[in-house]
Amino acid sequence: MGISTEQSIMDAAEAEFMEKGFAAAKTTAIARRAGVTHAMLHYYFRTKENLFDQVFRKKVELLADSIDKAFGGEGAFIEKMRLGVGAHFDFLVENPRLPLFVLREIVDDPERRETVQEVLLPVFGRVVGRLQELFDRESARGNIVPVTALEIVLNIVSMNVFAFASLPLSLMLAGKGEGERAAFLQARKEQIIEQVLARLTNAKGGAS
Amino acid sequence: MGISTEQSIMDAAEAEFMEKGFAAAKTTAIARRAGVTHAMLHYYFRTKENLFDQVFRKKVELLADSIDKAFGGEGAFIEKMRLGVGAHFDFLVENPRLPLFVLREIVDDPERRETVQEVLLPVFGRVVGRLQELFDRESARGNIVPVTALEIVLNIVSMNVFAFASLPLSLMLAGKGEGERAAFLQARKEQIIEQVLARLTNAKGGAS
DNA sequence: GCCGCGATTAACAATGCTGTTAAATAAACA
DNA sequence: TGTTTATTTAACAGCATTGTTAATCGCGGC
Repeated sequence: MGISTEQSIMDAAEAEFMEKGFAAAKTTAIARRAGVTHAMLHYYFRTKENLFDQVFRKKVELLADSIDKAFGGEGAFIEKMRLGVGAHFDFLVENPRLPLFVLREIVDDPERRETVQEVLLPVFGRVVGRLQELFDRESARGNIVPVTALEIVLNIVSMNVFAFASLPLSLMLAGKGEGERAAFLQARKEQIIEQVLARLTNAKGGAS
Repeated sequence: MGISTEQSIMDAAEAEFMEKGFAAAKTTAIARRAGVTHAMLHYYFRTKENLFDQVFRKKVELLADSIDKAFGGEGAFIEKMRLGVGAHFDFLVENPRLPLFVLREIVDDPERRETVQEVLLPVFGRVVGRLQELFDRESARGNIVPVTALEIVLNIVSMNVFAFASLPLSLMLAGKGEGERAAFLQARKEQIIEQVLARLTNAKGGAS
């Protein structure tokens, strides 16, 4: 019974690396957290790098999956966008630090960009491509303003990710306590959806 | 001639802490970078904590200043917003890692929130308050849709900050090389301004 | 029972990191 | 000049961290 040693190390490593990042995480802390001697960590994974790489790839795959699922739904256009933004937001409720974790590590070590290139970019590219088709069709029908899908995706991801990254600060600023965390986030989610839809359905506000 | 030992340690510490964060930064690396023995670091600043606190406060003050200046301008409403978003963006061109640095450190160590509470929040609160008055006035005149200033500021800061945090990834995604970095950023800046103005001048797209 | 083998442990090595200290040097000043 | 004070250096202490290794344990197959 209980999970295997290897798995418990993996779990602990995920938690530790996500909290601290590669450079600040300690293998001793991971071993302690997993409840095993740190020699076991080296027995199963040989090096810190090695262990990290496996965690990193797993997380990049998870991130790619979330993007794929969030914007893969069906339904009428506006409702589809609303659901997509919301689904992405909800994914972040469960994985609040994941995007910044990935961003940080590819800045710290350009070598890790290979993993991103292999796993994340194809999915991202496909999603953006599909959305672009959709936007083109809808704008041809006069339902929305013409936009590039990439900018819209960046807008969505920016606001969603930053909502979690800045949560402690935002709560302070809004004068809310920890207890109002969930409510604040739900309100923020609606704001972000409104902001995204506003850009798509905007009548004036051009650069004229 | 040349700058003082103390100053060169400070400069090196700023660079090192901004790149790595408190936990991953090493005082030995800071000393090496400053071109002094690491004993000097302890002579002038006694502890790593101490040195970090001074750097951190300085950076929080810089951040507060940038917010204050960006949205303190005059002029007609729409133009004022346009300039404000742009000014904030341009500040980030010079200090691309500053916001995430501050966010990270207040997550890692809640004790550092005191500094933020003292320095950043008052400025932030004042700016949001001023903008709220402005929005109320303009929406009463029918020039813009009614909005809360906090949500607009969060939208702006989200997109601006994330533009820099995600730059390596965005460039990969857009298929651009390092050489097109500056051009990509300028284009992104215009997109963000459009996105913000769209929300303010939006006619439809409500939650109905 | 015992053999083989993966899993586990404890101890160790090497290096790195933060911080201290005593002595040497330079600067200020009377 | 001599005296005092600030700065700098080199060496060291103590502990943490990554990684290795040899011995031991436990367990299924024969």
